[in-house]
Amino acid sequence: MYQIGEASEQTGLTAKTIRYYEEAGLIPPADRKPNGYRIYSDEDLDRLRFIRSARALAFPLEDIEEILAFRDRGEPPCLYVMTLMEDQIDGISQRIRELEQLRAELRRLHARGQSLPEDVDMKSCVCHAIQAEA
Amino acid sequence: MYQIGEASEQTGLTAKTIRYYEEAGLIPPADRKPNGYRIYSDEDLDRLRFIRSARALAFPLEDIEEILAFRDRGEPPCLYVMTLMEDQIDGISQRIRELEQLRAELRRLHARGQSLPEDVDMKSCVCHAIQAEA
DNA sequence: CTAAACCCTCCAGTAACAGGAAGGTCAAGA
DNA sequence: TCTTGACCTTCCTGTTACTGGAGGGTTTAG
Repeated sequence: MYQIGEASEQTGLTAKTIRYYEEAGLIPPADRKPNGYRIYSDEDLDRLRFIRSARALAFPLEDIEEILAFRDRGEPPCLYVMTLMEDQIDGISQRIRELEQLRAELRRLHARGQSLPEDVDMKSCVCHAIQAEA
Repeated sequence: MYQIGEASEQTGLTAKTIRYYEEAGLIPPADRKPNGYRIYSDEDLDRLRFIRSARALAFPLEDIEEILAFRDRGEPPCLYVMTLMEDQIDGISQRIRELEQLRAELRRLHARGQSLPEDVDMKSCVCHAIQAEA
């Protein structure tokens, strides 16, 4: 059995985060020592490690909660997880495309700004270029 | 002079957002009609349009506030904006790299999940693959 | 006179925590 | 014995850039 500090070390999550997961309902309320300190079993740590891994893959806590609910019901969440992963991949691809467009736009503007003189009258600076993008 | 609804139409920002920008200090407190309704001049709309354009380039409001402060002081913000753009481009590139790594990892896991049978005993499902990534 | 379309302020919620205040607990050392 | 430091606790606030909604005033058309 581990105190929250040890659990933190073992899982790579901060104590704050572990408490937050409890409050958010991702893990059941931890058992307490007589003095009120939370204690965690190896099984608890496994659950926390799973959450950490899924978070590292950018799954929202809501999805992770769903997955864990499958497990808590004794059902294999695999099929569900596979579709979540597909959605996740699609969402990330979409986000990458958006960011690439944004970057291209920014590079274009930056190049334009390079070619303009520093204009004290503010008639032809890159700021106007931004404004003109509307 | 325009009411906030017209300003919204003209700028593509919602009325809510315009009020929020006022509260956040990005635009000065709007003049009011005797009945308390906000009124906006063409100059105000220009400022709002600038904010919208900069937001479309994903500049945080804080940066935009800085840029506008330059303008309000009568200084050309161009050099400052150029460095902000460079930072922005670097940040976006960084984010893209992170997302690409994430996607690659997800694809790897997804492929592994494809090759596993649906396992009622939950001994060999993709969820364990996730857990093993820790 | 009323209904629709405006506008106002204020409050809550979003995602996933982090920071910090104020205080209880426990083991080791002077 | 006392104290110091490292733990732990709860509770509250702040983060980003808004959005939604409650509850209410104003104006215009029919």
